[in-house]
Amino acid sequence: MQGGLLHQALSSTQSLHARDVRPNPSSYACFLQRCARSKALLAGHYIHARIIADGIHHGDSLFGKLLLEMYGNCGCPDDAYKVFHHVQHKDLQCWNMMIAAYSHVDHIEQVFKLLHQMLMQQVRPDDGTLSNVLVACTSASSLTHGRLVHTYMILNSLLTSVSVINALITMYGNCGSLCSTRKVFLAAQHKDVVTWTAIISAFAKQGHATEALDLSKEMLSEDVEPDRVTFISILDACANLEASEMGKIVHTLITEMGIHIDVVLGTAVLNMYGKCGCLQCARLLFQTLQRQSVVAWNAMITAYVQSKLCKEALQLFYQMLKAGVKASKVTFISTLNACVKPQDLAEGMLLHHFVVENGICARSDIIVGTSLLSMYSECGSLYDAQNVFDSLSRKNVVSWTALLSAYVKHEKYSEVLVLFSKLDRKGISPNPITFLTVLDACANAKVSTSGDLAFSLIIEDELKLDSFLKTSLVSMYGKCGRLEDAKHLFVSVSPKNVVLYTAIIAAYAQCNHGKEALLLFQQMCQEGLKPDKYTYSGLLDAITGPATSLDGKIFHSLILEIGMESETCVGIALLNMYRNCGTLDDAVSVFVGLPTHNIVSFNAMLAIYAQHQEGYAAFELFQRVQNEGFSPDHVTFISTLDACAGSIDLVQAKSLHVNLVGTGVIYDTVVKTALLNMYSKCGDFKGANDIFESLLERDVAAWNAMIAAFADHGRGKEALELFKRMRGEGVNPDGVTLASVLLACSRAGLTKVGREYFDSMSAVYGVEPTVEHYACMVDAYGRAGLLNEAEDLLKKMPNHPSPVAWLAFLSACKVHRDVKRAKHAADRIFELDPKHTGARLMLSNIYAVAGMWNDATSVISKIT
DNA sequence: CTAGGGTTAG
Repeated sequence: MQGGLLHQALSSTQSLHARDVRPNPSSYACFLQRCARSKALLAGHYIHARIIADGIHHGDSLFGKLLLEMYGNCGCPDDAYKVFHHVQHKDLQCWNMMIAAYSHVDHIEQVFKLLHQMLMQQVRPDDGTLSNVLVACTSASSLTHGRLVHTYMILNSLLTSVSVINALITMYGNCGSLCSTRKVFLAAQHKDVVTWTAIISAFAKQGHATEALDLSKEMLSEDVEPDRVTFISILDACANLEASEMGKIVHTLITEMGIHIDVVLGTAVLNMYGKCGCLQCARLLFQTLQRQSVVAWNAMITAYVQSKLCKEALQLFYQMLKAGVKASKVTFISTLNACVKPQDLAEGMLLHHFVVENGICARSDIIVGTSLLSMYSECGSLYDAQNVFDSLSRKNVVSWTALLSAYVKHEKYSEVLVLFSKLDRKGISPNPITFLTVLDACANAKVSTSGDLAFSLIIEDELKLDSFLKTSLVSMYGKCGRLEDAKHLFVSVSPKNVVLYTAIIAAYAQCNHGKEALLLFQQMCQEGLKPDKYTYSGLLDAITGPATSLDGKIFHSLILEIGMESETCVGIALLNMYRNCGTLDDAVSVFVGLPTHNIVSFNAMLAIYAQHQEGYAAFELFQRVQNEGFSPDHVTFISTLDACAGSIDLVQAKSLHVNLVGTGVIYDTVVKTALLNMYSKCGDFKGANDIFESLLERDVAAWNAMIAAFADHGRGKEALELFKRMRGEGVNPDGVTLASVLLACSRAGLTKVGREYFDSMSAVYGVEPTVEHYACMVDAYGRAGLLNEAEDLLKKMPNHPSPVAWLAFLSACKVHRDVKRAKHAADRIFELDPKHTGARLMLSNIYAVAGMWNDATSVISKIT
């Protein structure tokens, strides 16, 4: 366009000159108007130069205005000002044009300077002036400047024309003062379609879509006919409310009224369908557009992302490029949202590359930069997210909140709290979303003191403590075990919604107040609120321990009845419930019934396999996790390694190790300890020892695992040496350590040494002996054939001796063929657990070996 | 010269 116009200007003036004819000023004027309309700056500059060359003074009022208009339209207010400066007789129109030139771009200070100048020169502003000034306030989002103009208008009784009032309504709407918008609207004597559209748009844009729709209805009842632009705003409100029914009605109405659906209106309809989740309708509309603008493509990409069809969204992006449409900033922002998993990282990086290639500077464009930050975080690279943040030349509360959110996602809660404490120094005021993010971190880190701090800041900043924030606080206090505080906040919210109830129910459940949780669940239902998948999942946490396993079954059937079992989060909660109280079969049936899995559901099942020592099943499930493209995390590895310890062969064990290498998870001490334990239990002592020696930091669990490994491999003396090394490094042993030490003594035949450790446990190490320690000692005596000592020890056991300790003794009796003691030991076990099958089998075996067949048969026959 | 409009970051 621009090149064409320039060429035309050049050739026509040149041909005139060739014939030595001076171009007629009216042809210059005509060209200038065309340049202004087409925003052809280059051609405009050329005409300007010719005008000067032809000796026409650009202070001439005709050319002055034409040049002003041209430069203003082309977005060059400074060039316009040079012309304005030379205009000799500045009339009102000149002033208005100059102000308009500055009001289109962000030059609010210049606009007010001009306004001041014209007032000084006794030029009275008219409606046009005021409209222009208000447009400047709107585009600068400056409520202060806007209010100033409003005051001036009131003082000078200038609130007369509809157009100025409309500009005022728009200004207040755009600057976020809905209250003032409403006041001006209500005071307006005459309202036209623009007035109504301005206020509907203001409410829709500021997140008050319900009021926007109410206003739309009021407008219709007052017999004001909506036009294309009005419908765009109404559709915006429908989109925000996800009111698809209303949206469809509006769409039909538009068609019935015979309003032409152009690209802009069409995109608004498309967007409404996209936001309402009607992807098919959106797609259909997209195809019927005469021209697919970049905005329409962007809306379409967003629609796919919101429907979680990320792959399709990316495909659309490439289709768009193929169709020859140039991607805009918004295109990249929308498409980056489609990268949400670690597998999308490469795609996200490619998009980052395109952003740079398209000349968009992510460092200075805070919105694009923040989108990139979130993309990297979602795709699992906290490192890149932090790098993008560091590179931003300007940071605002949104970019800071995005960073905090990235650290929350990566479970680095203490870092979140440190970053949050820096906000104040950086001059950033947290907003409600910042607080929601920080409270999430406090809850997960169980640091309620930081939550208290956030709470006090919310109050201090006079932020509205709305039900969202209160719900988040309830949840945080619940997770931190401060039930009273959670309850206090819960009570203060009215009316209560499902999310709030879910939070308090989960709080009670997590604090082991299952009964209260159930009562609140009941109360919620009585209030007519419908529990959702999260409510059920939180409630299931309340069902723990064998004592309540009945409730668990009842709840499971209730969940099946309402068809909630196919929700992944409910399934996970059911799995966790059966992990506490249930059989392997119960768990497997829940797991198999889940249509979609995530890494957490896999982890839950793996933990159950570990609990039931189903190593091979766990190994297979782990392979499925990998084959289906999920990224195992540290929990996945810990459960798998625990489950597989002792049940898989060494080749399989090594394959798990190989999978670990190259994931960041390998640096986790807990994971390495599980790996060590697996190697040991799978018979590879050297493998276990290598892992242990490779550890940079060793916690008590790591020491325990290695001591147990020595003991298990019959290297009792070395186990004891390692124990001494552990003590030498200042690590305090716990009950598990001492059990392993006793086991090592037992295996090495060091009964006396074992007894010394046993006797000094409480005094030297501060660990009270438990059943397990007694059982170890009984086992040690039993192996050494010291049945008297073993029996003495059992009699000294505090509280009631448990079947475990007696079973160790029974086993020793078997080895030493002591039928009398065996019968006594078995009787003790049957007193504690009459159905103890293991003890019956062992006793029967002892009788059989002694040739006491009748007794053997009689003991076995009692097995039920 | 002058009032209302489609996509977009936590």
